[in-house]
Amino acid sequence: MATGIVNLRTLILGLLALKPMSGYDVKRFLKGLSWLIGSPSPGSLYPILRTLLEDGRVTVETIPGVDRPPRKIYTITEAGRRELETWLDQPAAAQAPLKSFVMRLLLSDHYAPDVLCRHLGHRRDQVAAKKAGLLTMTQALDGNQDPGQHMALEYGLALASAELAWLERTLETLATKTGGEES
Amino acid sequence: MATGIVNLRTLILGLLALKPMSGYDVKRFLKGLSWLIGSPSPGSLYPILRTLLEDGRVTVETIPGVDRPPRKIYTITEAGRRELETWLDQPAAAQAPLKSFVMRLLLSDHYAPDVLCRHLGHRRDQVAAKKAGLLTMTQALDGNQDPGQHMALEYGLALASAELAWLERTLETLATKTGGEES
DNA sequence: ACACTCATGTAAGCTGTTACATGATTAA
DNA sequence: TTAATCATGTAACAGCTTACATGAGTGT
Repeated sequence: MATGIVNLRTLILGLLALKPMSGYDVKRFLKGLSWLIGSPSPGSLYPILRTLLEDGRVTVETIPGVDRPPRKIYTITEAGRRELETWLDQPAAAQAPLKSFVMRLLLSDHYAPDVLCRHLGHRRDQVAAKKAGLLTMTQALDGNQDPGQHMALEYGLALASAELAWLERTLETLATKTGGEES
Repeated sequence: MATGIVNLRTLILGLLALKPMSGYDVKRFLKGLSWLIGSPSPGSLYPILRTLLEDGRVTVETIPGVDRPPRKIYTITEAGRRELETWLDQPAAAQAPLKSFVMRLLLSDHYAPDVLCRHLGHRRDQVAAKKAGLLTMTQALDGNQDPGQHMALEYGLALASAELAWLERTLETLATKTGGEES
């Protein structure tokens, strides 16, 4: 079955949905966001662009550069947008890497705002579950064992709490902005 | 050159340094910590145990179980401890996954406390750099662009700030506990 | 002369996963 | 009898990286 078509492919497709770009442009864009999601190596980037083209998700236009190498500008197609929306419609898997959620943050505001809200809500539930799990673990090993484990759990808890707080804050501001008052 | 021998192998070796275990024990232990680092599939776990054995990092003792399958208990060797310490001595790479740092938290308190401090300090520097980078990015795109990017950056900033705060808090408590007062 | 940015790509390999295979014991 | 836990393992493949290859222009 395979998670199949997942990560880099979708990310690249998503960036091409923002605006048409060359492979090099994609590389630079992601390099700028490398603190958030890390940029792919050319060894994965270019092959992915080729498969996207073969699958009809993008079209190419080669622009012969004056005084510089020719650039191949990729533009997303209707089929490409459908693939992207299919991916955006399904919530991120529970153990999916952080990157997977950040990608949804980056891309989902181009579609209906409720898509973004759903992702935020889903993530909130996941992080809440994670926090609860970590709390259980902490109590389970209580005073009994090695400090390394304890410290690791505390660390995880601190991060989960902060993330949860941000998610709830953001959801609230979104609710007041779009929904207005409903009481 | 390759990062080579890195992740799962070292993690498993590290757990065997805590106490001798069977492959199944390792699996269960990591399943318990799955909220923090995620547990490996058997398809990677068992082959790694075999290579650790072939490399002389562990020894095996097969215990024929009464009424249950025989268990193969792996015990770390001196060579194994050396490999582990070599890994613990080098700081985590800047773009290394969170897991890599959590592993150091889990394992480093078995060695001198200054090893733990070095790792915490190093991580603090990395996260501080990340936070600074994200701030720069935020200012760079200022009022100009799409809200998705802005939101993703805010999210990254919130997480980085929380992590930095935890690291500094923890370093302080460690300093007062071990070093005492130095003024 | 040397190195760096622009711009594309390929080949080989590492790491890890999914899915399968085996087999015995215990609980519903 | 059906499933789950205990316990070990293999085969095939997905996904990504490192390192290389090419080639022009630009800066020091």
